[in-house]
Amino acid sequence: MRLSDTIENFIKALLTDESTEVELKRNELAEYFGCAPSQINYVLATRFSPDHGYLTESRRGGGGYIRIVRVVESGSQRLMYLVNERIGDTLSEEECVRLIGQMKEQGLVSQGEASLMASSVSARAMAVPVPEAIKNAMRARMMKSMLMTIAARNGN
Amino acid sequence: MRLSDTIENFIKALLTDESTEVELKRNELAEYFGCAPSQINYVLATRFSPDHGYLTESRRGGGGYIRIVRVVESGSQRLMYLVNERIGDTLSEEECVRLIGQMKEQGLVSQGEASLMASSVSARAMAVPVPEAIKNAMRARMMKSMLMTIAARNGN
DNA sequence: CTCTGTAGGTCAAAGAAAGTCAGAAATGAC
DNA sequence: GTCATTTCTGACTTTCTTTGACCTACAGAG
Repeated sequence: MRLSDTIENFIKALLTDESTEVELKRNELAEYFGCAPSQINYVLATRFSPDHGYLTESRRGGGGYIRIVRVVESGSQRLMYLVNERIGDTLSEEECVRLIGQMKEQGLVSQGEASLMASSVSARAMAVPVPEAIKNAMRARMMKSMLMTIAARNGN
Repeated sequence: MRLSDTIENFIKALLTDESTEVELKRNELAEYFGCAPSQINYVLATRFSPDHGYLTESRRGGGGYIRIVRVVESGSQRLMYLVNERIGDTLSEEECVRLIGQMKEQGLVSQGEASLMASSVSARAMAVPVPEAIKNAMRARMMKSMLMTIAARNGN
């Protein structure tokens, strides 16, 4: 079996039904599996990305760590669908507004969350000298990022 | 746990609901934690800055001291300050995270809103080929826009 | 007023730990 | 066997923490 798969399984074993969250030391893990530390980053990038339903955060320096959070899908299937299928690489402000409205109607997000999302992707918020196409690419990414966060919270 | 975190917690434990202010001796603290006195300055700089909602003053020489004051402001005061004074034309991701964390601690925003805001201004969400300076300009606008939305919701 | 001891401030350098990225190596499809 | 994709490594980078040497300010004694 591939090392990457072994490490993937190891981490997933730590994420049981009860604990949706683990904290690891990159160097310790690498030491344990006898590989380069950067191998851990590879595993995180290819198997624990948001698209796979995970969020990661980390800290450098003394006492540094890597934290991996599993997004529980049960209550968030619809959101995951939006993230993975519906939202592509680009989204206009109008599409964002429409999408947000739909999600609110379906009770996927609260009123407060809806207005926050809308204000973050609004033309006013993004009024900097950058082509609209780039802004729309950014809107798509921002929406995905925010929905992942909401899905993660709902799953807790 | 990191020494810095230990010292941070120690100081925060002294700042209860009742006392918004503590006075410490730098050398005594350093002695107590068995570290270099300048470590205390590091903790103050990285965890008790104005962005974190604290003010510090000190005095050298015989009978010297360090005083730490937790700033107490009303929610709307804080929001207005952030929008009109603190957030200028540009804001890095780190600054955003710090300010958001502070707002959450002060109960200005819920946990959900805080993570939503953080994810919208995250590097991941904004990963498009645009100079960092422009992204930071956008972050400032986005933060202001979202804070205004929150202020409106809070009835202000 | 000056001297001296006390106590905090600054800054650069060392140490600790994670991130990045290009390229080598292995694997799989044809 | 060749080519493309995936996996893996190592050198280099960035970020956060901790320490120590040196600097500055204040108070009290003389």
